[in-house]
Amino acid sequence: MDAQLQRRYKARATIIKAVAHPTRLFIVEELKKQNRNAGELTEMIGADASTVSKHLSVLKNAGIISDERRGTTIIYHLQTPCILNFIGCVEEVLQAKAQDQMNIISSCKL
Amino acid sequence: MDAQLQRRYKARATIIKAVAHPTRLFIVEELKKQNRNAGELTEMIGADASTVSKHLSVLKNAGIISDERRGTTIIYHLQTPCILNFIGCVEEVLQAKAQDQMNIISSCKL
DNA sequence: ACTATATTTTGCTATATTACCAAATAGGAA
DNA sequence: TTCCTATTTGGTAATATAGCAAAATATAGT
Repeated sequence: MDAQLQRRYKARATIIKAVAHPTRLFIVEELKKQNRNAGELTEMIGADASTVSKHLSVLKNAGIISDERRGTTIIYHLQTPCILNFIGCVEEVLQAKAQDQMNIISSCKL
Repeated sequence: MDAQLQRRYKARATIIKAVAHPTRLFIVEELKKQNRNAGELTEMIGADASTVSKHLSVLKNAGIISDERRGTTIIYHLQTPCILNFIGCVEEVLQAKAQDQMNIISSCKL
């Protein structure tokens, strides 16, 4: 694997890593429904405001969301809705894992 | 956000995290093309065999790939090809970021 | 300028991830 | 059994991430 290709994979991984966290996943899904300001998101999530702010900055740096100051609050937008396209697949994986567990349990009757 | 929903987000994040690494991204893409054993992947990646093995186990635990012992080697399969559906979107994000950089540079002539 | 509100930044600590090396395990061949 | 090869496991050090609290910044209103 040459250096250039390696950088490409690293860049991709950085974007994916940005959504690979429960809170950030929630934020992205919520912003798909409607724009929200930092305070609203903080309240929904129920974590410290500084923590939520940091998650927002991770998503912003990745280019997934954008912010717009509106007076005293800052409104966040989902910049790239397609980033949620694979949630369906993620659910498939979870489903298959659950099925596997079921099969293991039901096939090994003690 | 109630506890059940939180667990759901955490489960999803775990799956996504499994592909949020350059090496693991490479593995998944390579396995989409064809099945490979651990040795082949290790050589392509150029890291320590134990390192690659650990990456493979992360993907396996997530349910994204599966393994099959074949004599002395272990062949890996991509279990859930749809997991790569969002690469197109990731590339869009990268493209948009690059464009932003260009715009900043060309609009601020010194 | 002073106060109040919204948000981010900084400092700190705890936890998690990653990579390499060495040692253990599994299977096939001599 | 012994040897050889393929792969995984365990240990460890370096680095990255997450979350809270305190301090800093920005804006609007008085």
